[in-house]
Parts: sequence; C-alpha cells; structure tokens
Amino acid sequence: MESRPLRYFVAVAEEHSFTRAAGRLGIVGPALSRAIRNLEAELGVRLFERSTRVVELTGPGEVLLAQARPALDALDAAVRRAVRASAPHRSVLLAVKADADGGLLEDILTAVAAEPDAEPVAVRLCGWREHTRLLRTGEADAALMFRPYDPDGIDAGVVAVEPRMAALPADHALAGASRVRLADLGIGPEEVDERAEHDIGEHGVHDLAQLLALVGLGATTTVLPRSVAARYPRQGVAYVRIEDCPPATLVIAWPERSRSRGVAALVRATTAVAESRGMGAAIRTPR
Amino acid sequence: MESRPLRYFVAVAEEHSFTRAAGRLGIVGPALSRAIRNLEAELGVRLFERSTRVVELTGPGEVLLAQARPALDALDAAVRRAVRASAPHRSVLLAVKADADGGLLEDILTAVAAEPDAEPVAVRLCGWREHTRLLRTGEADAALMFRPYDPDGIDAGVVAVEPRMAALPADHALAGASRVRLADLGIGPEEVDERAEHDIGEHGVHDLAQLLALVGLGATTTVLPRSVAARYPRQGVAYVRIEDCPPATLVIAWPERSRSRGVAALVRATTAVAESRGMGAAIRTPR
DNA sequence: TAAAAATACTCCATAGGTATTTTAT
DNA sequence: ATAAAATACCTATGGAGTATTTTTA
Repeated sequence: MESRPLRYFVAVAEEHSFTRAAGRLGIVGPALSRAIRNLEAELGVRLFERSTRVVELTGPGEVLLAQARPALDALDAAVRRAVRASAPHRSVLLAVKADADGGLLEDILTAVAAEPDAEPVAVRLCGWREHTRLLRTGEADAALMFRPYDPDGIDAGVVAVEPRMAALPADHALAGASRVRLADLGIGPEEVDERAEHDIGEHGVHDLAQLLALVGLGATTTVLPRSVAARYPRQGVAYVRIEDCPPATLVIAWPERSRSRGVAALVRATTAVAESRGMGAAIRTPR
Repeated sequence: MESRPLRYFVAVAEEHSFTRAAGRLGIVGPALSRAIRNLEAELGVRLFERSTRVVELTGPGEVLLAQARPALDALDAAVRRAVRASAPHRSVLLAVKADADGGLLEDILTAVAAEPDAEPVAVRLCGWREHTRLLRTGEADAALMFRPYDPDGIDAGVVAVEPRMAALPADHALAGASRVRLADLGIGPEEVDERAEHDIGEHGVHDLAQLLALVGLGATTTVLPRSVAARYPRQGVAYVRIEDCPPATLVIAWPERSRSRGVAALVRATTAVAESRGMGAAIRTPR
C-alpha cells in the first residue's frame, strides 16, 4: 500500500470535502476524486458516503482514519529523525510550553551536561497541549509537560507532583486564607487541568500575564500549579493553596521506540533535578 | 514522503544486499539502486555504506530503519483493519499459541458471547512469540500470550499469574519431591521464559509432545507453566513445582489505538474468566 | 440553479526493465 | 576474475491537469 492515497484519504476525511481537501493537498479536484475511487477499489471498501452536498466517513472509513493517521505521522517522524540524526551537531530537542516546566528547566539544562552520553539540549517552545504532536511527528525528541496528555505512542516518567493554587483578587473574601477548597471556588475537580487555558480563551486574553491582570482587577479567578504561580507574583493577586485539588503532575515524555542515548541522558538528568528539589518524583509510575 | 522508497530501504537494510532485496521486492537491481539513491538525495542523508561486497547501514540509516519499519507495519495494519471492518460478518481475531492459553480459551469463548457488544471471536493459532507481530500488522485484533513480549505499540492486561513446573523423567532423583529449586535443575532464573522453546530447538524435535517424550526417556528436562503442564499428562514424566521460579504471566494484549468494542468485550470476558478461576489476575498491572 | 463530485481525455513524470560499465575483493 | 552495485537509455504505467457532465439540496 502506498502512502499517498492514504494521505489523500485523511485529508478528505478531515475536510469533509473533496474540493477543500484538494486545495489543501495542492492538487485538483478530479485527481483527488480518482485517487479515492482507486483506493476504494483496491481495498474493496467504500470509505465515504458522499453526495454533492455531504461527504462523510463510513464505518470502515472511521477505522482507517483512526489507524492510518498516526501511522502516517510515524512515517514522517521516521524520516525527520533520520535527517536530524545525520546533522553534524546532534542535539536533543525538548518541547516545553513557556512556564509549564515546574521551574526546573534551567537546572535541567545545567544538569544534563554532566550526564554521560549527554547531547546538547535545545528547547522548542510550544503551545498548550502541543507536546505530544511534536513527539509523534518527530519535531521534538522529548517533552516536559503536565498531565493529562494523549498517551498513544508516548512513554513518560513522572518528574514532579505539586499542589495547585487558586489565583484570587487580593480583595477576595478568601484571599487571606491559608487553604481553600474547590467548592469554595465553584470548580469541579475535573476542571482543574484546563481551567487556566479555558479562562484565557473565555476572557479573550492571550497569555497568563494578561489573565492574571484580570484576576487582579477582580474579573475572574483561576487555578495554577504551584510552580507556575511562583513565576507570576503580582500586585493584587493572592495565591492560596487548594487543599482538595488533584495535584498537577509534571512528566518527561519521549516517543516510544526512540529512547536514544541522548534522550535517556536527559530523562536521567531531569529526574535527578526533581529529586534534588524534593518535588516528589516517582510518587506515581508512568501513565 | 512516499512509502515505497522506505519499503525498499527496509528491504535492503534487512538483506544487506541490493540484489537479494530486489529479488524479494520483485523488481530488478538497477531499479532498486536508483530508488535508494533518490531517497538518499531527497533526505540529503547517506543511508548505506556500500561497496560491491558489503552493504551496511550508516548511523542515520539505523535510525531510519528502527523508526520506519514499525510505521510501515502500522500502515499495513491500518488497511487490513479497515478491510476487516467492512466484512459482513465482523469478528475479533484472537491470536493464541496452541496450549499457551492458560487452559482458559474454551471458557473465554463461552464467556465472551455473554458480554454486551460481543462480536464472534475467531482463534488464529500462531507460533512462538509471533503474537505481537500479528497485532502490529493487523492480522490479529487481540492476543492471549505469556510474557515477556515486545511492548512497542501493544497494550495489555494481566490475565493470570501461575507457577512453573519442572518436567522431569519419572526416575529422576527429584521426581517424587513436592518442590524443587531452580538451582537443583541447573537453570538460571532468566532462562525460564524460553527454556521449553529452546529445548525444542536444541533437541531437534518439533513440538511439546515430542519434547516431553524425550523427557520421559530421560534425555532432558524442561520448564513449563502449570496450565501447560496440566495439558500434557504423560507416562514417565513427573511435574514438580519450582518454588523459587519467577511465575509465568498470561496477558491479553491488543494494539494501541484499536481497543474496539469487540476487543473490549473480549478483554472483559477474559478477565472475568480468570478471576472466576482464581488465577490471580490483576496481581500486577499491565507491562 | 448553483455548487460540488464524477467522468472523459490528454500529458508527462517517474518507476521499472535491458544492456553495459565500474568497482572491490 | 567474479560478483555485485552503478550508469545509461528506453518503455510504460499511472498520477495530475483541463474541459465537461451529472447530481442533489
């Protein structure tokens, strides 16, 4: 089976349209139509139920999409990694979202150099929950991120488990308390993972600094891992530990099958740094 | 990136020869030579160090092989599963090595029918440590097998943990004992997983029945999980429990990303059967 | 009737075959 | 000297473009 028709298939499935998919693929409609027809003929399976108005996947099509997309990603990742392996200056690309590093990044970069087999570590800044995609596509070799994440094809080790803090306006009734409970904030325990990102979208701001400005103005409250809160001290914002909140778990992750020596050295260094800080690594096992 | 040149690359890497690889691929030498040259040019990476006598992978080539082979397998698996999903009579294909089912297979097949979402289960007999390949290539949907196995791309749940037995000639000094130790048999603890298969190869026989005939004749001894031993009662062969032997762990495994409803029902049924038999499922977590 | 998918045809890029040369042991 | 990889050249399959027709909401 060739990969091209499968890529075309994925594009059509994602766009729910031959025309849009063709545009995205840089080919012309009829070419795509034929490619899909040939694919269906080769498999002996109808993949789309389509009229001129609607294009939707059949059952087998759903199966193919779910299976083929990650396989194609893995194929791309394979060539990316091979190309990177041939670069004269090899380095380990570590994906990190700004500030979501448990405050450990600098120490990790220092510590890793001392490891045997260490390779230079380059940091690839990325967005909210983008880490695993970068690992799957071979655009990064490792990632430092908070749970939860989609574990497909990803191995990981726990680096740190830390409490979460409520970010409250300084004049909030609970701002002076030493502890608060989730119920006091009207937040469900399943919300806490995405609360801050959700708030950023909700209030039309673009980053955490802006969101915390709003908190300072009394416009909202939010929830952050302690290490993140520690990085944003702010006039008018009080941080209060939430006692009944599931903790935030920071992990170091890498793609299955590619725990190279350089990545292994990075993982060891990261764990060592977390342990020296007493951040409770290895409280839980991977996944 | 197209899959064809990568398949060609894998073939050359595996055969360490352009000529043999071309034969295997059903194309002619020069075509393969050009395909690899084009691939190297496209990636900007030399993949093979080759003379007329020797063809071997470069460093980046090793990386590409390790990454591309499983990705290509996953691609093939994707289309196989899509095709199977379109079959009028859907069924779950369960890979099992003959007798290596913990004695549970029949009960599992009965129990699974009672599950909600159950699909008919078809058994695919397979060979020694062939299970994971079948899962990866989409030739099976689930596998019942003993540890250890290569966990790449495989998820699994523990079904049963059972002791191992020494198979001794009836006239062996220890044949009457209630327990023996590994040291008594001159076997290291790391050997026990492959001992029986190794013995079969070693003595030129083809299956367990023949091997046990040799045991009965006093020609050798071997080690088997209790459930396997229970299926081969034999004149002249005494089974004795090995007290200090790592237990045999039976798992039900499935490919990552494809825990379909049918497979999920099979997993539930399997676990239920094992529990009803008191075989100690869930003593350990997956992996 | 309008927008999108499908068909009919044409063209050309590229994969593959044959014949030959180069290279390393 | 020989066996295997590489090069040169030719052929042909099939992927892609243009023009047109069909379908359905």
